[in-house]
Amino acid sequence: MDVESIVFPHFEQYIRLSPELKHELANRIHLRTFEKGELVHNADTICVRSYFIRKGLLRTYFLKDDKEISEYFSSENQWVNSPRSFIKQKLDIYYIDALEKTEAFSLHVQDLVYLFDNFPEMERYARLSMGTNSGFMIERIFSLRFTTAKEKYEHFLETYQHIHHRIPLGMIASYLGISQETLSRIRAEK
Amino acid sequence: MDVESIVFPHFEQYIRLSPELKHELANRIHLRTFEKGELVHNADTICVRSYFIRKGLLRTYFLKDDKEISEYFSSENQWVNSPRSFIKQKLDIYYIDALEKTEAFSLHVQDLVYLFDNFPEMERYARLSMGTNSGFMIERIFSLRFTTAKEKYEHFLETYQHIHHRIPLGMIASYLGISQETLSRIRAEK
DNA sequence: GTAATTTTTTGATATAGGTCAAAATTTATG
DNA sequence: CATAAATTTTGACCTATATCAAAAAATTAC
Repeated sequence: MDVESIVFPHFEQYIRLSPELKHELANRIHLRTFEKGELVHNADTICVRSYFIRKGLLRTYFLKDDKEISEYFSSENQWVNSPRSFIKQKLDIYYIDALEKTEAFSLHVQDLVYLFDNFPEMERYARLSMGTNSGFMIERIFSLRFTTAKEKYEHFLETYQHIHHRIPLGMIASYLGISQETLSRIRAEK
Repeated sequence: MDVESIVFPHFEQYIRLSPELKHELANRIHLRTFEKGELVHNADTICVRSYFIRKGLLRTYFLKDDKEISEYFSSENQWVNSPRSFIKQKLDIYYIDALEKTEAFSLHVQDLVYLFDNFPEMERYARLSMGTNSGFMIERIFSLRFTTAKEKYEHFLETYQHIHHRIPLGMIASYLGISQETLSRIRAEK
């Protein structure tokens, strides 16, 4: 299985992986497949696994007035989980489902805790990669506060350069916090 | 100086502080005072210090069409810096100024790097405290996407429970991404 | 491959909140 | 304290985008 060729390079963007750590990672990460439409995580449960996507597309969403609101989308070479649920091991509002058939490497929270406890460089990895993530959130906050619906959509196209065409319009609209009618009109005018 | 009674308890919310680490922290953290209106960080420079506020109120803002837009406010027992500038050691858009006379403990980025390199528990501290922070950003993103101006203001009042009355209206409006006229009307109607 | 379902588009209308301008109030300064 | 400067409030008006409804198009299922 290609933990070595897919997951290791991701870590190595942030830290050096010792042979021991590689060994532990390889033993603890397991490939899993989700069919299109399958639920990867249910908000009824505490999130105990984090998935690193090898191929496919996942959506993190929540329910608001019985409607599905997309929180964000994740694709190849990204970790996905229900953040506050996974970190705090408590319930949270997010569901995750597969917009495409998806293959992902799965890491259990207990294994991650073991790795944090025994490999300080994993703490560093987490700190640094969270920094990358915070950067995205800062940008998103900016985009939500000060831009028109059209600019929000353009920002989305940039942020999701590689995958925007794989995501249905309605889901993009809820991600941006605009109505799908407005988004449809924005698209039409180009 | 009361690094011991102010800063240590903050760290101890997340990690145990060894005597050695306490010693290093105490040696590297220095108290500094800013007068009301004083610039704590200038966007023209790379941010090399992080400040832990002992007393006072700081504002992080940026310029947009020559207007000051408040990004967030920070008060007692919080770290403040220009996040992306401090972490990546490159220029970013944020200025920080003092809305009140402020006393803050200052930690240089080089000292922090030393601490990260020699005390793995500091990496853990950073990881965990960033998690807390991400939680706030997730909430803010929700609030910006799906709520009316009034609800945004109410969310602000919750988030800044202790300090909202110390922040001028115009700065709150730009923080929320609404016009100050609208905010003034919202306040009037209560 | 046709029917059923879901998603997207188009049209008409309503409204929250923006902008501009000026008055009122508060805060800062000599 | 008095005057200047900054901030907040109020009013009039306008526009971007929401909502509701229905048609069109695309996708899914039998």
